[in-house]
Amino acid sequence: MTQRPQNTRDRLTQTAARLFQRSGYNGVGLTEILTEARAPKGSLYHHFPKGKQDLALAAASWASDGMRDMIAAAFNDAQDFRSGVSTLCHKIAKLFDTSPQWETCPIAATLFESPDNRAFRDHADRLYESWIEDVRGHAERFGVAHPDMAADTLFIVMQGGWQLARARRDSNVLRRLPEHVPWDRFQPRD
Amino acid sequence: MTQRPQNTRDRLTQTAARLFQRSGYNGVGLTEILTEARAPKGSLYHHFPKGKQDLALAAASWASDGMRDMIAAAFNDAQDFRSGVSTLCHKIAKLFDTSPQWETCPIAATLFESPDNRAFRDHADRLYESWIEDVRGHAERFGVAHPDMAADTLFIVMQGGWQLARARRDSNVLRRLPEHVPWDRFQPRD
DNA sequence: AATGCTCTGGACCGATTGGTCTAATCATTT
DNA sequence: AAATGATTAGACCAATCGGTCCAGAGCATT
Repeated sequence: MTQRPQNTRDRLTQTAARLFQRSGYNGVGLTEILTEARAPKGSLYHHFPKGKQDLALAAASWASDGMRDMIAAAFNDAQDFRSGVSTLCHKIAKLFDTSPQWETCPIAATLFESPDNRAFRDHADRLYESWIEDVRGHAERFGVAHPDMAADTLFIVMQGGWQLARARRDSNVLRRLPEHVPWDRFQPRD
Repeated sequence: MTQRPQNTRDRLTQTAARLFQRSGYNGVGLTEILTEARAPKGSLYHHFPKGKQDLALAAASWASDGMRDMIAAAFNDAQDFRSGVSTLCHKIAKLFDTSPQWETCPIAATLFESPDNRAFRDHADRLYESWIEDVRGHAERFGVAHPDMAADTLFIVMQGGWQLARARRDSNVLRRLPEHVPWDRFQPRD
């Protein structure tokens, strides 16, 4: 995690990402973002001509990159797919403990609120699929039986697990997530 | 689903539930709710003295009751736990196809946005746990191996599955949800 | 030094936000 | 019919919303 980026654009993006994740797209005003990022309104509309919407897209992309880094870190060091999943779950649990335990999935919080906004929806879809694609790649590399399904399963239990952890205020829900996965279906073959 | 309830209070509650689910708590203004519910502002603050917050709690409870009805309907007619889960997944998929496919889990959309609001969080927790409790009851009734865990698993895959279905705009994700469940862990015993 | 660009600073805007308040109306009981 | 409490109706409010606009600061290249 970077701290205090000099660049105004990055400072805006990252501040927005954090605040959107906390309170949702509609729950954060530009004033709050600008205050926390120590930037005037002119800078925002210079770097993001379409204002809040552009900012949200950039913020979501940045948050998504962070998640993809975590995925890569978890699976690159892993011996097999299953231990990669376990590592990822523990990383996410740690993240959950560190951050205020109110936060939604950053993508969902930022892009899943405006019903009419097709651009948001498409962008969210693309970001999520990039996560799944990454995981599928690792699944294939480790030779699991149904890599597509394995990647979907991981996404599903991650999203649902985060939600349950949030409701229960208990990061152990995330650590125990591998227990909810049907591993026999993914037994390495070939 | 009820249509056009006479009672002003119910009309407000149900309209609010629908709109909150569509755009989130912060994404809907009182004006919009009042217009759609054909009620003046005075009525709102008569029935819900604390205004929008009271309304949100009531709306979430109402939506939660709807979900509990679906759970009951799915498991009461079922032969075993697994077929109950399957029925529930198909019901949810149908719901997904019927409604505009932007919607979040009604509880999350309504109550998971304000970071400082403890009442919202506690209420969401209670509603979610009531779903899980219901499912656990059915799991026990059918004699599955680890009813607690089975109920948690179902909640997790439902939440995560809904999210993935929404990103992909594909209700089949929900129909195929049982494939992501480790059934061998829940084999009936005793 | 002068020019031309990017970027910052912030005043200002109309629209909308959630909320308050009071008068009128309704329904019910006496 | 009179009285009473519940409910409706909507004008009104300060605060905040996202967005526009332009003057000037900073910093290169001439």
